[in-house]
Parts: sequence; structure tokens; C-alpha cells
Amino acid sequence: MTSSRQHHAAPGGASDDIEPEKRRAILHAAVHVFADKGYHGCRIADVARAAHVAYGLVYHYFRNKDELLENVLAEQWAIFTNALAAIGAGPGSAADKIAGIFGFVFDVYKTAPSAIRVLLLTRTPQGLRAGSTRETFERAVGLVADIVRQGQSRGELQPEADPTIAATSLLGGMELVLSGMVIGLVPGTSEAEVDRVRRQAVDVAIGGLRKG
Amino acid sequence: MTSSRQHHAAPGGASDDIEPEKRRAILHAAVHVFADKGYHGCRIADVARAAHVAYGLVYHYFRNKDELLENVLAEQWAIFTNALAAIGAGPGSAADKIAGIFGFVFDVYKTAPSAIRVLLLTRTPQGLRAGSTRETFERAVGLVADIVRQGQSRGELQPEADPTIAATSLLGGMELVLSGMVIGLVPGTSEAEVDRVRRQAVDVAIGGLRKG
Amino acid sequence: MTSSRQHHAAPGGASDDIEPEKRRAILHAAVHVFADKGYHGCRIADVARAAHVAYGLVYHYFRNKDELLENVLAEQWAIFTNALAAIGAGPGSAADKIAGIFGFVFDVYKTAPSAIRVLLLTRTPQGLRAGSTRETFERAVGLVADIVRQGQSRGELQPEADPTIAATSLLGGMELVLSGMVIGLVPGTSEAEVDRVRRQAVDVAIGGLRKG
Amino acid sequence: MTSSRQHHAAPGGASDDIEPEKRRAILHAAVHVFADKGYHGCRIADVARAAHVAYGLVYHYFRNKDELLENVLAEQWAIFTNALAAIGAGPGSAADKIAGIFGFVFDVYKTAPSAIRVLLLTRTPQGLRAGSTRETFERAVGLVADIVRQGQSRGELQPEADPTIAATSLLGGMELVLSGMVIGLVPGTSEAEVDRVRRQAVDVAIGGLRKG
DNA sequence: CATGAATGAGCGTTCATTCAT
DNA sequence: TATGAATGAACGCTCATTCAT
Repeated sequence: MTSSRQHHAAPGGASDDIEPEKRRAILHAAVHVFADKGYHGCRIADVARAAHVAYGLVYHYFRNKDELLENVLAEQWAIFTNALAAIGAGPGSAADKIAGIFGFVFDVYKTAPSAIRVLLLTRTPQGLRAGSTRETFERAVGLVADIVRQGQSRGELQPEADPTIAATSLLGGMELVLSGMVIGLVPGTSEAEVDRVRRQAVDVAIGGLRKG
Repeated sequence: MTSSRQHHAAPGGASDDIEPEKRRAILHAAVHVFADKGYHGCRIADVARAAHVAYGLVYHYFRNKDELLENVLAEQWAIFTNALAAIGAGPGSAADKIAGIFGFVFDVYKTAPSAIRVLLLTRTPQGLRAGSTRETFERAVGLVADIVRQGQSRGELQPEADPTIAATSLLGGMELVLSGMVIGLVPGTSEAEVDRVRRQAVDVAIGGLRKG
Repeated sequence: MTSSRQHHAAPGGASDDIEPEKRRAILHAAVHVFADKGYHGCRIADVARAAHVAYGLVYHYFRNKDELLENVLAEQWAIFTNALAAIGAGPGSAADKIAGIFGFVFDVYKTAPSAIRVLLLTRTPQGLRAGSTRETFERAVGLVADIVRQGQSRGELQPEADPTIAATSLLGGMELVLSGMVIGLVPGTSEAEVDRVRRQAVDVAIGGLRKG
Repeated sequence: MTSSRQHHAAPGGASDDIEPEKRRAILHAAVHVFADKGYHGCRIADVARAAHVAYGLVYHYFRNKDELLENVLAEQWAIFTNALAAIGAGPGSAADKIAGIFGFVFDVYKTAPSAIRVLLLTRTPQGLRAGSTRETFERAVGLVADIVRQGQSRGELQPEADPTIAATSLLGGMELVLSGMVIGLVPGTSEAEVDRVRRQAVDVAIGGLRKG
């Protein structure tokens, strides 16, 4: 669940592996600063200040800025892909599952937009940022593609659609709609608005634009 | 002294205010460097070197880095939105026009991927980058939304779909599929592959996923 | 609170004020780390790790980094100057005593090169490092100068030679020859090689280069 | 002569390869700061300030601190080894040449002690600092060893002495005597004192300590 | 127009030192 | 004693921007 590349997971006990409170604070603060200012605009000093923590402590818990932000991304992506996996493994038709994905993401957006905005930042020059991020992205696409495949084999979805391309398109549509809300191009201030946008986005993704 | 604004080539008029060759070289080089390295990775020195131009000359033609890159974005977006406008104003059904959009973008991608990758970079922290870029993005969405609206009034497209949301979703899907090709997640090496991906993406966008 | 000074083992007295085992471990580790990496390359964390001791404990026994390394130097220099004093006070001609100095140092070098390398580090910007080190260095030169003086009064050595300068020259020659071995410029891998180098160095120091 | 790893030597012309004045100023200032404070105590800001130059300019001419100080060392060593080579190739007995070496170094010390002090700093943890420095040191020893060899073949010097060891010992003696003057252990304030010390050091090096 | 040397603010990182337990 | 988390000053390096020629 929690990333913790470092900081020793206790093998045996349950209550031992407690993540240091300040480490969590740093990670938490980093999500917001990162979401607000992006990779380069996000300064270590900002994160430390937002976490109410001394500058140097960031480097006590993370080797450097890259590792810190990679942990942030990994954590948020883990939450997202775990949700995708749970939805995929759950009951319901493929259409229900796709609607469920939108439901999950838009819900999180309502309460913790930074978490979503961080996901949107993943895409960066050089394709995706070094290392694990690309795989994570690939994994997310794969999980959605699995749902599509399942729907096709059940006769619910278009059999001709390439699952990977369909999944990518679907996620991209969702992403830009969210981005549109983030920048105010698509109305998403009130909860009701967000819900309406979500329903529209789901309808377009599943039903397509063509009348019929 | 001389504002760089005056260097804009006069669109309609006589060929008097010819854009200096080196200014063009800088802009051209900037597209590639920007596409390759992103906003922060793109250094003025890189651009100057790629343009085979002296360092200081960049500052002769552009007030600063932001203005340079804004020009780059504006230019590429202008090409794109002009194409959208032309397609929208042209003949054919709404579906044809949407397919035409994909056709245009994927064609450009085949010959000048940097031009497309620059568009993909537009989305950045702080919503969209300063100034005109946001409007440009809004304009592109608006043009696609117009096509959707037209299709709805002609009875070709789903009347319940919100044109703006539909347009955003459509562009987002296209964008992420392109990104997928850029990073190699979606196969797009050969021309045939690119064409196949394009067709798939169009089908999903227009026809949706639901079996019909 | 507790000044680390009190940790010095009582030289003459009863065995009451036993030096804590961990203090010794730190000092021991510091010799090696210091010898390997020099003053600035030697981090407190390195010493603590090498001593298998907690970070903070170093600061329990030593006020700060400077004091720690001063203790290291003082200890190694004490060993050296004690040997010089013993040799000086012992029997034999001045030439024998000088040979004895080389014998002692080269022997230590064979079994504990770090101890010697630490001595070689003493010389540092700002003349010699703060505090006692300079005096220690002065004392070593003085002890050798005493041997020279003694030899002169016995009619064994050149009466015109300035004892201090001669002593300094002699130690400098020895030092650089050792440095040469440390860096591999002078062969000093096997015991036999080291012995040969020692003999050569002694001969040059005592007999000079001039044929006769 | 001048190092200039970078900054393009003009192949043809003579007056073209002018070293930029500010580059020289930086190098010059670096000699002094480096000599005063040593490698780690020498901050780029100090050098820039001493050179009356903007901080960033140091990085215009040198890739980083290491390269700057390597250039400093290389330059000073080049001066020294060139002198050694000239002395070695010149006329006179081996003893004259050795005396000439001392003469050169002590003369420089009188007018530009920093130049000598920088040479003394070369010896550093890890044997000698990275790269070229070790070779330079080796070259200096080699040049002196050549003089020794020549003297031996002419029947002027002890035939049994190992030239490399003798050369190392000789340079080491000279070095520590200089160090002694630098730190005030050996009197070297007035010119007369310096000359006296030099004569003593030469006598000890050539004649040895044994009464003959 | 064109050049590239010169400037300096900004930021990532290190590491000696302190402190609560 | 002993631990290691917490602190923050210091410094190397980058790079956008300016300026003299």
C-alpha cells in the first residue's frame, strides 16, 4: 500500500512498522505543493515549510527531490491503480465498471483535488518520468484494458475495439475533462456540477457521440 | 528598444515586413528542444545552439524565455486551430469532420512529431501556462464543440451530449493515445501502425465502447 | 555538562578512570576514516558507522569534529614523539638514533599504515591545524633536533648544520618517501621493499648525496 | 606553458590566443585563496570576490571547482617542473643543480609564497588528487632523479643511492623546511634568513649529516 | 543585427550540531 | 550512557538575463 522504499518494514510485528509522522507530513505536503506548482516549481523549501518541518528533514527521509516526488507519484498512482484493480475484480457489467472508474476519480477530485492533479502531472517531457512511473502508467492502462477485454468477451462491448487503445482513449478523455475543470474551462465548482460533468463524460466514453 | 512584436510576419499585407531568417531558425529550433526537454529542461543555450545562432540573438528577437516559448506554442496551436476551423467550416458530416481532425493530427505526427509533442506540453502546472495559451486551448475546444453542436442540430450526434465536455473528452482521448505512441505504450512506429491506431481512436470516440 | 576532557585515561595513576570502550572504538575508527578521506572527507557519520556506534555518541565523547580529530592527531603524534624521546634518550650514536627513527616509523607503517598516514595529514592549510597540533609538530622537530645537537657535541655530526633545519629536512624527507609509498610512486608493497626503501632513505639522510 | 585545457588555442597566429583577462584574474586569485585556505576552505565566492569578478564568471571559464583548482595546481606545477627541467638540462655539477633547485624555489617563495604554498597543498587524502596531479608529481620526482642519475654517472654522487628515493627525500626535505617557514617554526621572515635557511637545507641534502 | 562575456539570484544538497527520549 | 530524529547554515552549480562591443 504505502510506498516506503526505504525505512525498513518490520517483518514480523504489525504495530512496529509505524511510518514516522513527519515523513508522512512531508509526503502529504509534497502532494499539494507538487500539484500546485509542478515538478520544477516545487521547491524543497516549500515542501518543508508546508509540512512544518525543518529543511534538512526532507533529506533525512528522502534521498533527493526526485525520490521525494517519485514517492508522491507512486503513492497516488498506487491508490488509483488499486482502485482500478478493485473495480475490475468486482461485480457488474463492463459499463458499470467504467462508470465506477469515473465515479472513483471524480469523488476523489471533489475531496482531494490535489491527489488528482498530481496524477495529471505524471505526463512530462521525455514521455513519462524516469523509472517506475512509466510502468505505473502502463499498469493503469492495462487494468482498464482488462475491463474492456472482459466486456468484449461477455458481448457487452464492441468486439473490434483494440482494448489498449480504447483504454488509453478513455483515460485520456477523463483526464482532459478533469483538467478542464481544474482550469475552469469546464464547470466543476459545486458538487452537483462535478456530478453532471462525470455523467456526461461517462456517456460519451461508453456510448460514443454517434446518435443511435 | 525594438519590441519583438513587430517581427510578426504581416499575415495579409505586402511582403515588406519579412520575418528575419534567424528569428525563424530560433523558433524552429525551439519547437524541437521544447518538445524534447519540456519547459524547464529547455535552456536558451540549447535553443541557440540548435538554431546555429548566437546566444544573445535569442534575446534580440524575444523578450525572454517565456515569450519565446509562448510564441512556439502559439504558432503550433495556430496551425492546429486553423486546421480545426477549416475542417469545421468544410463539407461533410460531423463524424467525417471528427475523423478529419484525427486524420490531420496523426498525419502531422507522422512527419513532424515535435509539433504534436509541443501541443501535448501545453498542459502544465498552474492550469495552463501564462497568458494566451489558455485562450488558445479554449478556442480549440470551442471549435470542436462547434462541430459537435452542428452534428447535433443536424441530427447526426447524440443530442444530450454537452458539446464542450464531449469535445474535451474527444481531444483528451486523442491526446493520450498520441502520448501513448510517443512513449511507446501504443505501437506507432510504422506509418501503417499509426493509421491503424488512428482508426481505432476515431471509432472509439465516435462510436463509443458499447456494443451497438 | 560532562567535559570530554575527563575521559582521558589517567596516565600514571590507578586504573580507576577507565576509558570507555566505545570512546576507544570511536577514536580507533576515526584514525582510519581520517587517514582514508582526510579532514573534510571524514564525516562524523562515517566515523560512527565504522565504530559501530550511534551517531550521537560521538558528540557525547567529543565536543565536536575538530576536537575528535585533534584527539586522533594528538594520540598518534604522542606515540610518535614518545618513540622519538625514547630513542633520543637511549644508547647509541646519533646516526644509530636517526636510523632508529626511520626503523620505528617504517615498522609502524608496515603494520598500521593509517597511523602514519594520519601524521602525514597534519600539514594542512593555515599552517598546521588549530591548537595543540602545531606544538606537537614543533615538539617532534625539537626532539630530533636534540639528537642532532647531541651528535654534534659528540663530534659525530656536522657541526655547522642548524639542528632545527636539519631535523626538519630529515623528517620531511622521511615523510615524502612514505607518501611516495602510500601513493605507489615508491615501491613499498612487500616487507622487503619497505626495508630497502628505509635503508636508502636513512643513507641519504645521514650520508648525503655527495660522493665521499 | 599556460594550461588552458579549454579556450581554444589559435593554431596559426601568435597574437590571437590571448587568454581572457578575467580568466587570468580568476586563476590568479585562486592561487592565493587556495594557498590560504586549502581546497575545502576555498570557496568559489572567495575566489570571485578576490578576482573582482562576478560569481558566475568562474563557471564561465571553469567547469567546476575541481577543474579550477586543478588548473591552479597544473599551472604552478608546470612552472616548477619547467624550472626543474631547465636546471637539469643546464650546465654545472649535480650539486650545483640541486642547489639551483633550492635557489629557484626559495626565490619564488620570497616573492610569491602562495605559489609555493599551493605546491605544498598538492599532497592530500587519497594520495594525490585526481588525475593529472599525480603524474605531475611523478614528473617532478623524475626530473630530480635524472639529475641524481647524471651526477652518479659523472662520479659526483653516491653511486649506491636509489635516484628516485633520493629525489623524493630531497624534495621532501625542501618541502618541510618550507612548510616550517610558512608556519614560523623555521625563521624565514627576512630575505637574509630565507637565504640562510636555503643554504643550510642544501648542505644537509647534499652533504648529509655525518661528519666528513 | 549579431556576439558572447558578464552578472547574480535561486535552488538542491550536505553535514556538523543539537535535542528529546 | 546511548540513540537517531531534527535543525539550518553553508556552499556548489545553473541559467535566465543584461550589456558592451
